[in-house]
Amino acid sequence: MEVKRKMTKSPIKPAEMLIGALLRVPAQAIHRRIIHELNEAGFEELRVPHMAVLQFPGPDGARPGALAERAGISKQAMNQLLRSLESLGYIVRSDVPNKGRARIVRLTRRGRAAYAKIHDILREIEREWMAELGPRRFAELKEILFLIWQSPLAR
Amino acid sequence: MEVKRKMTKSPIKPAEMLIGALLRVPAQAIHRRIIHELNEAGFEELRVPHMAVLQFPGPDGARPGALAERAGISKQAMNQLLRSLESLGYIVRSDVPNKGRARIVRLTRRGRAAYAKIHDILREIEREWMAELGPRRFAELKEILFLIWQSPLAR
DNA sequence: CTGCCATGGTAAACGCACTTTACCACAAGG
DNA sequence: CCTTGTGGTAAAGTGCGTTTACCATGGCAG
Repeated sequence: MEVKRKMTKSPIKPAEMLIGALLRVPAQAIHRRIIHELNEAGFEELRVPHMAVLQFPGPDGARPGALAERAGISKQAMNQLLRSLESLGYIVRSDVPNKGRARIVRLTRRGRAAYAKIHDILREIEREWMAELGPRRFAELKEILFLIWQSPLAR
Repeated sequence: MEVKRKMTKSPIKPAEMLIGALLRVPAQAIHRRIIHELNEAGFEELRVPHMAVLQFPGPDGARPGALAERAGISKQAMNQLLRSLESLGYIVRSDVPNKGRARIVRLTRRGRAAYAKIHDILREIEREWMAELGPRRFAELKEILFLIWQSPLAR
């Protein structure tokens, strides 16, 4: 069944809103939109789990284990994702000489195209938000979020 | 395997950061923390998927179908969650007389306790963020996020 | 009244993706 | 050597969401 999404249009007061919902809802909206537009732009094979790899700052040059760590999943799960993305032609995994079994992930041309597309989508979203909020408030938002990002609170 | 999480401490410049990552990372951090502290506070059975039900504004008084819709999952998936939560003693589903097959979800005492605990955790998180950012910037953050929430951009 | 359909809910089967458990390869250090 | 740490892989098991299908009630057209 295709899931329809409709939000409750209930009269919610600002005072009731906690930071959890305030962050979660727009973050999810962005996530869904990225996947949707990515699929429409010709990257149809990319599914939700793949996003764990393509997330900022991207997998290029990284080790599988490191990618697993920052995505918060096991190395094995990451490995499955990487195998999938490799068979789809988005990445390659190459050996690193004189480094034991170490491997390194590289984006292919197609992989770079997909990653660039995500960037484009986000830029467009930023444009829309800026139009909604005004440049000043939007800049403030990013600034404050960046402070949180840097702090240990985001861990 | 227990998944360890460690963030890259790479020197990232604010200019590179797009709103996607800026929102996602703290939102995920909050989500993980809620589940973790909920489990520690004696609600050990609650798992990630259950959060789709306990999410703001909570399930009390709502129909299963409506809950499914706002969680973005199918009615069947929501039903499984509700059955699980019912068998764990967090909710009950009662019939609504003269309303067809309609059912209504009610939090039990334990369910209300869990929901209140989530509220407490979020309040504590807000306290910490306010200490980090200062009351003024924190209020600004919530205000701006609330504007986005109200706009169609969050859909 | 009665047959049809819209609405809301449920059940079973399937499939994907993650974890668990286990193992392999190489390097460094005693 | 043998051990330990690091990095990666493989296979089995499982949890959870979708797909497919069906059931129950109420409204409504004829």
